[in-house]
Amino acid sequence: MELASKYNPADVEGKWYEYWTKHRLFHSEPDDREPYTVVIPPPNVTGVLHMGHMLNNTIQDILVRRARMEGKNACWVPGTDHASIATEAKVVNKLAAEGIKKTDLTREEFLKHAWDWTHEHGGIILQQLRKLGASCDWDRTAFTMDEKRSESVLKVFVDLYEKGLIYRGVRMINWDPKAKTALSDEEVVYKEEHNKLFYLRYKIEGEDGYAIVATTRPETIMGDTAMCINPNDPKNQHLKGKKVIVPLVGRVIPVIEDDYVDIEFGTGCLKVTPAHDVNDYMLGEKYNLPSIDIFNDDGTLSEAAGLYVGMDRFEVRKQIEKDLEAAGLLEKVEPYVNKVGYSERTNVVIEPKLSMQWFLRMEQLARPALEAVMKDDIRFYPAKYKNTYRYWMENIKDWCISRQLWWGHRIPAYFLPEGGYVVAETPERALQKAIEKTGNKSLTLSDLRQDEDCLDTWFSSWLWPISLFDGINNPGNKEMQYYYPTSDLVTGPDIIFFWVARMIIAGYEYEKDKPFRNVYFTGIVRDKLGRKMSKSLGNSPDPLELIDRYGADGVRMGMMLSAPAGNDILFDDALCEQGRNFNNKIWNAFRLVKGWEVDEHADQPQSAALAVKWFDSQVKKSAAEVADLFSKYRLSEALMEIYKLFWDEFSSWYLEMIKPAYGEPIDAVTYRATLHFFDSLLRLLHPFMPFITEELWQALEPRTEGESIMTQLIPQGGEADLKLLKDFSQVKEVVSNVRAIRLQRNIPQRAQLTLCVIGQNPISAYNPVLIKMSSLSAISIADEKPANSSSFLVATTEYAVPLEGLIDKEAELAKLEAELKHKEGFLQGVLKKLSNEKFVANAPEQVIALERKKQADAESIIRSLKETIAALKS
RNA sequence: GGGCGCUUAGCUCAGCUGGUUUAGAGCAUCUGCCUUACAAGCAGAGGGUCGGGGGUUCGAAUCCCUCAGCGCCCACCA
Repeated sequence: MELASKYNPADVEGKWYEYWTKHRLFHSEPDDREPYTVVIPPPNVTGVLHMGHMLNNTIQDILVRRARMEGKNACWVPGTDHASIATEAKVVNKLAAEGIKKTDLTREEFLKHAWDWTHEHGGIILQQLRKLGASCDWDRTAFTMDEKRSESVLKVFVDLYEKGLIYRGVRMINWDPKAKTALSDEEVVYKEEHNKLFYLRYKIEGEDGYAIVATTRPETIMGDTAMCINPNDPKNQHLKGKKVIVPLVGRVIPVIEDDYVDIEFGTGCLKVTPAHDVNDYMLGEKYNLPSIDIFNDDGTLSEAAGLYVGMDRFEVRKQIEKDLEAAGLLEKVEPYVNKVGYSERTNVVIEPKLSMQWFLRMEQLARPALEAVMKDDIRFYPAKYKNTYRYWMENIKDWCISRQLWWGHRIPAYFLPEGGYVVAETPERALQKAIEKTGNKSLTLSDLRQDEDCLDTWFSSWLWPISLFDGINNPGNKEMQYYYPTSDLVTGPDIIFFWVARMIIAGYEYEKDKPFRNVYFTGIVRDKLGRKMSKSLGNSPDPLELIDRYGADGVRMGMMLSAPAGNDILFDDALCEQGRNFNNKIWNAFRLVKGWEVDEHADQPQSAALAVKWFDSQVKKSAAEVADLFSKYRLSEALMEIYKLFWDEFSSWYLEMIKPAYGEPIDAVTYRATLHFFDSLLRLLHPFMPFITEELWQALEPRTEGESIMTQLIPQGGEADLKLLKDFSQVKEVVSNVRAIRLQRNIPQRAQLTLCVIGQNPISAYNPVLIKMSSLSAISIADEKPANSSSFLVATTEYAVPLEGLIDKEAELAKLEAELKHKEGFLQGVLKKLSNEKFVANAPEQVIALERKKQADAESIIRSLKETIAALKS
């Protein structure tokens, strides 16, 4: 077989992905195996793959492939999210570039553009996931706005409405003046900013003096309807019962008293603008103050403001500062640091606004969901996110679910001509309800006016684990019974509230059961300097380019090398290089093994027989270790375990032990054992590196069409012979020492050396291996060290290599002295412990026995070292 | 303002229900090798006293306190 000395992923990855899909190996149907289910966190339908997706989906694929190889019926359901506000913003921008304004279009026209855009760009990301090797069941690909998912959403809305959990009302909400929609609290991100604190003069009515008010938002004074002081504030007692005049505006407003006001802040006087501040709203409600909404939906000043009408809020802030100054109503301006809320999507400053919206009552719904996580019915990895989750759930607020957008699920509420509304899944059903409600049988569909708003994106994705199996429309169906609850959810902690918590809530409300058993939180992918990846920094590699360069397997390995759950990963191309190098290592080991000529009649050399026995145990031990690590979701460590098993144990030791001399054939027994080991190693590795493992597994032995490594069983591990493993680690140590001596003395590999064991040889059974691995001519046993030899210690046994003239006394002495010094120091520590009466009295017997053994061993070694040194010096 | 987490070799991380021969891994570094599987490699070596200080204990990287630095989450102080 002619194989290049370097592995070329480009030649094989596409081929095998096609093979897997052609044979529908990712497809799952309920059967009598144990199910293993993962639902993908649906990426935005028009998004493109970034490093975060790479990490997240690599982890999912590893878990899914592993489960499949554990004999489970693995089902990974892919799909995309319509991403209401994000997609709508993209479409608006695209139209703007063509000179079309959203406001010039009807809802239907706009949606046509949006769907066109979705069909054009939608699903690109799912194609990209294939490059990564993602073993999703593509037959099940879903979209949060496809028919089934849409039906589910409407059905749930109606249901929650009928349960009295959804209500419509005027509340203070977060308004995004760019997207012109309400947002949920979670969609607001607060950023610290350096701003100004303005001290404004409010003239006291009927007096000469002023009351000074400190505010960061002077542009809202047109909405002031009161001033508030703390009744216990000594410095503002004189303002009690007075009225003050709003600067520039001239409106007379009362001074009210409430201990909400912080005496220490500013002057202790607070301007109250009920329409534009959450706290002021609360005061307004409490004291029955008028509320003046001075802003238009786009953040410009409205007619109601009276002044600056039509100007943008930030322009007004600048202008009003000048005008106040000119009017002598600005006492002073101080620099001030505060937090300002921004829209997560459009990155504009949020305007608190009183608005009619739809809300979902959360408190009652949250209860079982909180409990499930607290008692580990759902497990979080890492567990620290339980705290975060608990705090949010315990303080949960009603969820504003309506959005003033067109791209999304339109709220199924229908207003009646005579006022009021009905809520129903379909217009027809709504008409029925309307007639029932009003008794007016002459009502027709055209009399009903459906609510213009649509639902928050997350109001569809919170149903994802259920709606993917059509559990809302078709409760208790076969697939739900089989696949639900799903097994693992892999996602970022940034959407723990947006998505994870709400899915859990929906799960308990609609299925009376958790949506998933485990949640694996990934970290953020950063660059190697720890900075977030961003377009402006240009530090975000293109995943597809990385795959071109290193192969999907190489990139997957690079990502996984350092990614414990919850930890950010500092991504560096060098990691992918390591992955690529590993591919190459595997490839070349394969070339070696498959390059041998097999002699069916040759006897198995003793060293090979021992090696096979040892490596068999080694694989069992490692496989068990890997299984254990997987059970703890310690995937990086599992990968490292396999990496070392393949590179160090298999390639560097095992293969070298059994390798026949150049041109010689290998005996059949060893050869078959080796193929079997190779097979095990490929299977262990397959979840991490699906492509190369398939390529080599297929070439390892004849396979039939449709067979694949991905449906083989993972090596389960088992009882390893620990004594054997321990002995071998000593063998390896002896070999290393002999090699080191060769290196130090510049003794060629081929020069024959003898190894002399002083006293008993605890590993004599493995002499054939020892001889082969260190190119020794013989091993002898002696009571005394031969003269002119270099010696070393392994465990408590001393070994010597006679060097006849090659000995460098100085170097040898130095080495021995260093060894002696170290041992003496060590012994001192041990003696110190043992001479401590309290230690002997308190420590457990085992610990004391161990210390005694340490002492005895050290003493004997020291004695021997001293003798050697003396002999060398004489 | 609350809460959580982190600080162990040059880098990225294990170890932390206290005691397994005076701290482990991978990468990087250094030395010697192009030895017919692999220079994207082989063989070997060096490198930390576990952020600082204090305490508990026979014994602490591991438990407690404290200081410093870093990160994240939550929160209506204008």
